[in-house]
Amino acid sequence: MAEMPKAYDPSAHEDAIRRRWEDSGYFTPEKLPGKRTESFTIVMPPPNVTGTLHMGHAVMLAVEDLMIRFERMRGKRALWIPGTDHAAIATQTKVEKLIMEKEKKTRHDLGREAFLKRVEAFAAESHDTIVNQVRMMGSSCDWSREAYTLDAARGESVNEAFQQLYDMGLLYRGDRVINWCPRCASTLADDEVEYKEGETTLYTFRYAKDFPIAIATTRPETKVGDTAVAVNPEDARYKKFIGQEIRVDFLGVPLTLKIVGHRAVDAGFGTGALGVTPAHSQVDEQIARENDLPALQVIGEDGTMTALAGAYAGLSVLEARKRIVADLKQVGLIEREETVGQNLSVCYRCGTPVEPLPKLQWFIAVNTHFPFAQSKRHPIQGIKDGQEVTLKEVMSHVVKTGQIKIVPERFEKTYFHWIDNLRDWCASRQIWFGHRIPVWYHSEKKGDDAYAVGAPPKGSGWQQDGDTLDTWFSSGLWTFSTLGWPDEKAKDLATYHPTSVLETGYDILFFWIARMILMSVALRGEVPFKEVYLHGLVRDEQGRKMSKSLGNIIDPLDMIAKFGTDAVRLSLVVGSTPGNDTRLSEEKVAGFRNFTNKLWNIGRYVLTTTSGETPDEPPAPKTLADRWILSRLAVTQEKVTALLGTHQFSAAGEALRDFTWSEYADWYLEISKGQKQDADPASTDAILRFSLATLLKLWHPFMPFVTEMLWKEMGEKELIMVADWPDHIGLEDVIAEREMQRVQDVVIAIRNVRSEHKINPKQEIEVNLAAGSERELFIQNAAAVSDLANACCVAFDDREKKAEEVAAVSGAVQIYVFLPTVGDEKSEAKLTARAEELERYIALIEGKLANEEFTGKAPPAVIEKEKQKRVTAAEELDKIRKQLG
RNA sequence: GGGCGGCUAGCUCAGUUGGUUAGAGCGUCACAUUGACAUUGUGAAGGUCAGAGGUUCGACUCCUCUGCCGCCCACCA
Repeated sequence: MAEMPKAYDPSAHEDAIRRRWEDSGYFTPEKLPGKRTESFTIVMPPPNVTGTLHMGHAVMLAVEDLMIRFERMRGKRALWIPGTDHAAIATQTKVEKLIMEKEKKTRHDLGREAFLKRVEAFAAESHDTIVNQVRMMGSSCDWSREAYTLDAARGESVNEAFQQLYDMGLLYRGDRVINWCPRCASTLADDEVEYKEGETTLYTFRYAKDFPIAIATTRPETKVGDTAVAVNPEDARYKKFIGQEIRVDFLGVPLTLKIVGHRAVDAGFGTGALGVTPAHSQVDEQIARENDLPALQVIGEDGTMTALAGAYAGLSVLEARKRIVADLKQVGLIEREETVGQNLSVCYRCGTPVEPLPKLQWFIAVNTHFPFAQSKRHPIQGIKDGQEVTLKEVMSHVVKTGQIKIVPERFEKTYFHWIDNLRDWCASRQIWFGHRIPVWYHSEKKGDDAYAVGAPPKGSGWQQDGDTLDTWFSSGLWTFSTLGWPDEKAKDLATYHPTSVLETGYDILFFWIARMILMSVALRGEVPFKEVYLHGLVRDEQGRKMSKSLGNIIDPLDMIAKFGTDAVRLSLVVGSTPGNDTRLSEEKVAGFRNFTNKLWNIGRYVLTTTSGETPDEPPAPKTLADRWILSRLAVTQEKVTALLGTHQFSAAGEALRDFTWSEYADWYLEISKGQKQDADPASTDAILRFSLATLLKLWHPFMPFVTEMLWKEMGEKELIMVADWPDHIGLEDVIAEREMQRVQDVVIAIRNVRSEHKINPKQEIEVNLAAGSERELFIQNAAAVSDLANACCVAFDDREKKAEEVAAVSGAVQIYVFLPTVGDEKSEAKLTARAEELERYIALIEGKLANEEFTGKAPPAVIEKEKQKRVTAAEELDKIRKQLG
């Protein structure tokens, strides 16, 4: 055995351990030892190739690796697929910015091809950084299956998905008002729009002097595109106008305005009448569609007024607003001006105000019925093959019926709410970086013949769509595009899909998780995953979001360099619960560094002071302390396994830490020092080694490096990452509960002595023995106490005599006897009162005590209902009686 | 406007079917220190579980209302 330094130095070992793992090939499930029949699959949420990893990624990696290592040790075919996301708009914008800063050029200056080359070079560099960071975290993912949302294989999946959705009638091309970013020159999905609080002026005006209704608007410039005025159908003021059509000359622009009634109009806002601009507002478009009104596009893609805007054509939106307001004032049509609060829609990328525009785009239809194509292998329960459904219905159904479980559960509500309000998903983007839309247009043909979907058609005159697909289109396919789809015969697809758990931050529940569910149910007829585990966001010490501008970013790599990977992983897992944000500070990581070192020193002590083999099975306990620690180990093992199985990672870590530190290290290791002198050293060694080995295995998923290191120090040849997860240690049967209780009583008693008398373990003390039952208890426990005698100190009143007795029983060298003072009067009185209350309660529900005699409160019906609770009340009473003696 | 979450020790947070005396880490204070570990050990102090009602034999836990903080969705022309 190599010499073990006093303090664990992670940086000295982690590289070598990482290499051993990767060289072993065990990250690839097919290469794992033993026969494995059950799969456990996680697809890694692919980080964007826009830069480097942050703490959010570190949480994701720590949690996913924890699950994967746990399941791998439990004998499953554990597969974790790594990958990266091209993040279309995000990456393109970033590169555009870089080029603008350095070379003062736009993407149009470079041209599509040259620009894309630049983006790809940037993405490749970013990819390498990310992969390196993922490896640093100790992630045991299968690199041989690494994927990228924009690589060739994923391109095939995307094209196939597009084609299939189109054939199913779920993908259509439509002219609709979309969110347009004039700066990015692209559409934005509804959830890519952000809102900025601000103030604006609300103008009340009339289209013309004789127009019967005044209109309130914050966007006068769009009014040249109005085709109707909408009022609430219940509004007494305007009811009589509904149905009329009025022609006006609005500042030189001729308008035909129909007065319509619509429930969406709030009679209390402004004048209670809304100028309907079908081309530049989604709500207005809705009103227009219901009333069959025409749409006039008065704002162009470049953010300037179109020819339809009459005299205002060519002006920017803001210019036009100024001019129109000025002109209206001049002719006296403005009736009021007031400042109102407003939520301005802006592009989530560049902050430019979003301009709603009508545009030809590709949409995924979520409300259209289609015959559901069921998966043969993993059919969705509750839907028949060929049944007419909408995507929305299925997306909702799979979560409602528990076929996909979301942890924490409360996010299911949020999910349903989102689904309910979901509109058709605009999937095309006017940017260059991304999957090009697989549609070809013919310049001369017309109607349905003018375009072809899928493979490039034969013949000349065809040109591919210049747009690309929303990045979520390709990442929506992620669970199966990484497993060989569209090749239905792909072995991976059959073995690993549906995946087991999808672990990610709650912030992309809609963006990504919902899209994966959509794609998987539509294209495969099965769920993409059985469970969704959502972790919280990592914030700084003060609870702020980490951001560059605040300068409060904690870089995972810095923390790893400073405290070691194990400490970083622990600090992200322990002390945080699913779906809740956590605060991270250096002190916290330092605390876990201390624990890593503690474990190292536990290992160091055991390895340097014991000899012999490490038993595979729990050794037979020789002393009560042995039985105590082994049974505590058994209980801990069971608890940790159960908690990990239900994704309660923090609780599992805490339980393990408490046992490791407060019981195994602080007590058993101390006891063992004395025990090895007096009792059987070989037996004690065996128990020390067995417990250590078990602990290392239990800790491995949390802190893979230090456990792997110590495992090797223990002389094990095979890696701990493929060791069998500790199973039922089975000592609960051996150890009578009463006996266990006795040992624990003694341990607690000794703690009390030490605290009361402020003694060193080796100091001799004298204490008077308390009366009665306590004395009996002590004598019963004499043998147990003697086991601990060398580590602790015990005293009796007539200590010489009792010491002899005890020494005779235990063979211990020195016995100082003591009995702890337990049970203060106050708590005993409380317990007695509680017992009485319970007795009366049980009598009541058994009918032995009349209502009035009890409290006079509970009506008979309630008592009937409460009878079933009798058992728990009786149990509690039983416990209290025991305690009171 | 609609929805969700949080409010528990000085700080950060646990508390999974309502049940004895509400827990941990850090911090604070006291004591210890030839020890596998000072990246240590033993203890202590510290809580009307945001507030008010209600249900119950019993509420941190379930219901209603209120207050403050945060988040999400929609969006008002």
